Amino acid sequence: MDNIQISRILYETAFWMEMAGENAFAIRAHSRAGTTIKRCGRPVTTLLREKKLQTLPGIGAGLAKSIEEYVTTGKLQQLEELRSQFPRSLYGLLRIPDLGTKSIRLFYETLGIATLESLKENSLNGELAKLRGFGKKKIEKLLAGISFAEAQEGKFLLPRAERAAEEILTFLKTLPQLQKCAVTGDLRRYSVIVEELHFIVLSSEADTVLDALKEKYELQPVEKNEKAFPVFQTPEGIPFHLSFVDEASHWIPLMLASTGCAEHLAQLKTLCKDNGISWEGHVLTDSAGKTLNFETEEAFYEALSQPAYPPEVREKIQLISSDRPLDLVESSDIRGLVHCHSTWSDGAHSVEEMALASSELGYEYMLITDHSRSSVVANGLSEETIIEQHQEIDRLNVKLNGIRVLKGIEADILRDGSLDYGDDILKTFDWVIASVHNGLDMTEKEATDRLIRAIEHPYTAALGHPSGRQLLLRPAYDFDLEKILDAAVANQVALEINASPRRLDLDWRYIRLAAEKGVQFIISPDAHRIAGLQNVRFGVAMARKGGLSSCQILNSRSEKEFLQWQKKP
DNA sequence: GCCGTTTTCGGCCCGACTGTTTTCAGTCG
Repeated sequence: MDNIQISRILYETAFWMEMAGENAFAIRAHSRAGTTIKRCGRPVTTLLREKKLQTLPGIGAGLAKSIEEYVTTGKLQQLEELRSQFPRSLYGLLRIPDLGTKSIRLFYETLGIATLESLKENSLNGELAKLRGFGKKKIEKLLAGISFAEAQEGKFLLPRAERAAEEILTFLKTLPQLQKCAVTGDLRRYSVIVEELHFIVLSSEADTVLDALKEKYELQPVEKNEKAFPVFQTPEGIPFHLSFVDEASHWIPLMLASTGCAEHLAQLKTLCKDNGISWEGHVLTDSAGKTLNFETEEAFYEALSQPAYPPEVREKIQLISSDRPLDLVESSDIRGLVHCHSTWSDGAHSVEEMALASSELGYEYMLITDHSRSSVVANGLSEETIIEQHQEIDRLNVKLNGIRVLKGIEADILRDGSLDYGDDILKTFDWVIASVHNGLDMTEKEATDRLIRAIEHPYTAALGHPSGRQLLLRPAYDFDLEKILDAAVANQVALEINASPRRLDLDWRYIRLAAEKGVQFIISPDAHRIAGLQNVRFGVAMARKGGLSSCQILNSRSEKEFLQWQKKP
């Protein structure tokens, strides 16, 4: 059980306490404890063992007892009791952007609204408009939020899908009837979000394997389409299905087919025809009718005179010929971790802990970019704390071997496009990433002007999470991408490929366009804790989907080259 | 529910922004 799980339980408890009308300060204490634990660098389970839970600010005897109960039993009686008083679906309404607990409670108590459907109905039939504080604009906004939330239903972020797939694979591998299994589909291609998991299995006893799965997992109540095999679902509701082959020679064709995407597959089939290969079902045969048995996908692509397309680039893009070899960035090309937070703002680990972890992962440098002063809730750095942080970094660089810590900042782009420090402060940083964190409700023109002004700022080296989207939570703001890309090239500002799996921003579909215009990139973990450093691999996958090679990624350069690239005045 | 240069209950309580109001409530980061 990790800190994130525990913090979620505290937030949920706070939600139901508010629904139940409990003491506002008690509610606040729970949600603040949630934040404290989320940002705590040490595992709460360790603190609990050492009886040090109450050393955390805002955790007293009561909360410590609750946390202990949850950690040891996996349940929290108080939460169970609260949940039992209400329809569980109320909690899900929080997914609607701009809708908070106060409104949810009001809707429930006055109109009995507990589900997304009912909320939508009451928004449309005028019932909601009768409530004080709900005018035309608010209801319009609410309906847009409902549509967004509806569109996200049944979608999952990559890490969650990965964890689920890992568990299923582990289970499958225990079955003696199974020779081989693998995960394919959207997850293998590193799709930004995953709706279902697809596994392929080599076994001559498909029925036995399916029976074993039926015993362990629930079948999805409504079977999708007319798939040959049933659709199961994981305990957390992720649908998955399996495809079987019983001949080893069918393995690669099945793997290609189930990995997709459909357009890539169609192009492969055309290429097969051109090369005298017939592809029927999962059987590949040459012009003489002899079955072709490819050991690997690479061998298959080679037979088609194509470069070996790794799964993540098999998207709706024209295949290129083999005279232009794929030269895609690899995780091992990344030499520096840029955009990392620390305990100076809202990170869970100290600069030193983050630096040591980066060093252990083999990186040569790390750019610490804590939040700037406008991000009050994220504990953004005041001008005084910047000086202290820089002194600490200087001391660390004397002490640490093998890794260099660079002084950066994730400066807020204010509504008018300016940054929230003056030049006298900005010039003290090695690198400045400028990001939008608030005032997201802009028109396309406002957002574009705002971003361009930030790009034109002499100290901006990179634009952080350019579109502002948070996957499954809120859409990107509207902006004129071409203008932003042109401004980035003209002003020598890099665009970030934010590798946090809840952002993956810039989206890979825009990366291609950006690259054509000559934009340079950074791939950054946006890590708020040591574990977050690992997110870089998602960013690398997105860069690869976008067709980037290492020369387009600034943090694949040496520290010196990375620093020299920017146009500091 | 937590906290205390208030030692035992009373105070705690971000700030900007929006949309609804005409002085405020809700949401967000």
